[in-house]
Amino acid sequence: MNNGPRRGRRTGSPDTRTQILEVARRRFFSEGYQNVTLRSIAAEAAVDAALISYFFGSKKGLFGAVLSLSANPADFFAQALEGDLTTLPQRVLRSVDLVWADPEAGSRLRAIVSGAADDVAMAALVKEALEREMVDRLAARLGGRDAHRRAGAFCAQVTGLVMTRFVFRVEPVASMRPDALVRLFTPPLRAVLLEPGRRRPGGDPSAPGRKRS
Amino acid sequence: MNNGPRRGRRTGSPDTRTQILEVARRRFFSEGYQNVTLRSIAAEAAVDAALISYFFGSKKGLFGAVLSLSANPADFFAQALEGDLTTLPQRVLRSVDLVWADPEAGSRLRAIVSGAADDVAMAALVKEALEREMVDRLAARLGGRDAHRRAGAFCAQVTGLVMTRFVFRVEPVASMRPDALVRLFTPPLRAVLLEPGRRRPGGDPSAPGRKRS
DNA sequence: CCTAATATTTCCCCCGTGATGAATAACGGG
DNA sequence: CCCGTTATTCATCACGGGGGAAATATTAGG
Repeated sequence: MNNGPRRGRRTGSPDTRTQILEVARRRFFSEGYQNVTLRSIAAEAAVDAALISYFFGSKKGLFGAVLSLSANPADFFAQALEGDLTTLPQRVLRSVDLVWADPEAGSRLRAIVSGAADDVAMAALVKEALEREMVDRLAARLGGRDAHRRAGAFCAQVTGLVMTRFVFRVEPVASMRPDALVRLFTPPLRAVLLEPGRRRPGGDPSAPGRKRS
Repeated sequence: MNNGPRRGRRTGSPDTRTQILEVARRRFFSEGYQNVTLRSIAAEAAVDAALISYFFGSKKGLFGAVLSLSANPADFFAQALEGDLTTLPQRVLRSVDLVWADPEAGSRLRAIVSGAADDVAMAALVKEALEREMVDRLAARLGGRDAHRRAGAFCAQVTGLVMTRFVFRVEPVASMRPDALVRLFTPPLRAVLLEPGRRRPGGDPSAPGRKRS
């Protein structure tokens, strides 16, 4: 008789939790949060859908577990912050482009953004991450007058690049080669890093600046 | 007896279609695409939910009808393009900020973006709109070498501002006053409008530019 | 004015989703 | 060996979008 998976605990010690996480990870990153159903994940993991509730509480819980699993891409950003301020925009641009162009990490980030637009809680998560991991760090790295504002503007620019290139895929930015991208976006990024009245970050302070109140 | 709304066509000529549209419009713009249910719209319009299917085919159909109802915000952008190139960034910034800060139009745009993240078709719509209404128009306005690329970068910057300020609400950009916003974002926008090697758009062509192949 | 076609409207049902609670089986410490 | 804990499935629930069929009003054709 078809003695299928009867009710109750399975024999042995199959790490079902991890198994579910792996399936969920791949599906979420390749199809986006909304387009994946718990049932399909459960089916692919050969497990009852209720197990997901049992282990992770909810679909969002599962998504959160998947997210916290993989390495933080903010680390790449933080790494790009170190070094000469003059070439910081180039480093950040290359780093961001690399991360988002990567099929694995890029899919993950797109999944996050897609979830953020849909759900308020996840939008707050994105906001938090952006502020903490990018704006604050950059502001600390910059220092000086208006550091926080300039850091915010810098991150806004990078966000715009990412959204147009990788999420909306607006031409011609979407299909530009990385080199051209860096050339195109370095000037504005540098412009926003400059304190008003200075021509070069950390440059000659005797340059004619605006009157400081 | 409570002779409630019996089955069949109502007497008179109540413009139910328009009535549904009005309710849907308000709900979609105030709560976002995903968070509004057809049933709740139908209830508020005092109508059976199947009527929405009848008139608009699907939820997306209803959303599309709602969108095509109101005026295009790209017109504001196009209007800001006219005038002196030197102060174009300021005009665009003020215009964009005004439109998105408006409770009515802003809600609508947020609803669109939220829908775009959820559905592929709507994402394509956003991409199309951005390319046609912003990049191409700006490129035509700019002219000159690399006009299309610079227009793309410009729009990427504006997109980034919008996403950080109005969608993700990342500080400090989210709560800056409009004046400060314009001051902060004008330099990078101007930087991207400049042809490489020129200091001012439409400026002295004898300035040392790159060799043209 | 009468009747057939058409438009609008409700009712009832389907299916898929996320979530919960009860039942059941294996595990593990005593 | 016994019993609490953990893992697993099953049976549902409430809700969301969608569709078909019947009922009623309006309109067109004579």
